[in-house]
Amino acid sequence: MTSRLEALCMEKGLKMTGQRRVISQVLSEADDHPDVEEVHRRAVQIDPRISIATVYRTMRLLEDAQVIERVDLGDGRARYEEATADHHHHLIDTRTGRIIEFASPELEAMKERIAHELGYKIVGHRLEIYGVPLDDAADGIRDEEERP
Amino acid sequence: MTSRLEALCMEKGLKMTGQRRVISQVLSEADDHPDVEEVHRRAVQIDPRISIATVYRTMRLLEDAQVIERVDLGDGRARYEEATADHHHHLIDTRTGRIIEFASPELEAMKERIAHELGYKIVGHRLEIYGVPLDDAADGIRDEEERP
DNA sequence: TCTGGGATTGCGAACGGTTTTCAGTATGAT
DNA sequence: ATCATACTGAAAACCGTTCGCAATCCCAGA
Ligand SMILES: [Mn+2]
Ligand SMILES: [Mn+2]
Ligand SMILES: [Zn+2]
Ligand SMILES: [Zn+2]
Repeated sequence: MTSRLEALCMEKGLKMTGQRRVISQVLSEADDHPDVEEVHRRAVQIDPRISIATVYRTMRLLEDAQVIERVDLGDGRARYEEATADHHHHLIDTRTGRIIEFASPELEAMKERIAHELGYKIVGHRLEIYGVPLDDAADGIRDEEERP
Repeated sequence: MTSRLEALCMEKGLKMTGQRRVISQVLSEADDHPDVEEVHRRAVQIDPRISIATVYRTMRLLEDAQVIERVDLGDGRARYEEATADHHHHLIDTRTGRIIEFASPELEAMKERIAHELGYKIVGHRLEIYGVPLDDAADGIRDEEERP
């Protein structure tokens, strides 16, 4: 069965190899923000003859083709998600690692306004929020030190 | 002459070695966002017997002591600036690499509100804007592809 | 369907930024 | 000044990522 991303790749005229099909499937089924090793782990379960190097190469290919997007969550590695029409940002729960997605047109507008006032046109931006659940914070649960 | 940061370090009770004094001086005099190699380059000009390893160690020490702050501008390396009372963000000119600092209480408030609505208390956040000068953009100067 | 040749793969080595190990040295409390 | 302790330089290890190369695969064209 051909996955959503596989169809997209074919539209873009990318040569479809077995490895790319599997990686496309993995990414199509993912509803989180896996890093390269995680994608590889999932891919190998479908077809064991996929090397990590190929996953790296394919992620870059798909990113360049705008099929997926790279997400930088502040841990040292690149994470990815399917490219979507609607732009959003991430709130990372520093206690659990849970990632909450959010969008804010007001915030985007404000950012746009700020750049314009400085004499700039925005070509890209990055925003992540790190937080802890309000109730946990109220309970006074000790905050283990984490570099966000 | 004892630099601003050196004084701060002594207040915090850090052992003051010759190397730390020099690095503190370099950072006190910097008005940009140097990476570790740049700090080392400047430090060596004051005292050639400072190793890059010590600069790495000292930057981390000063960061942990909240004397300096790490800035992630999206190029692969850590950049630093003196910790200041007033929080700010960075707009990076993707054509020249120039960095413009800005602050926006409204934006901070909005971010705070968003997190609160999601049930979270903010413990950290990151925001960078990448842009090109408005007039350059109007002139239609070709945008060389850069990964921001 | 068969084929040729350029694209892709797996492997391991290389890379760039950063951390660590370890033996020698400097610091600062006494 | 002494001495335990913390710090340093140099080199090796580390970690995520990219690269070089020979072997293999895909698929447009016959
Ligand atoms: Mn997302
Ligand atoms: Mn700054
Ligand atoms: Zn945005
Ligand atoms: Zn802020």
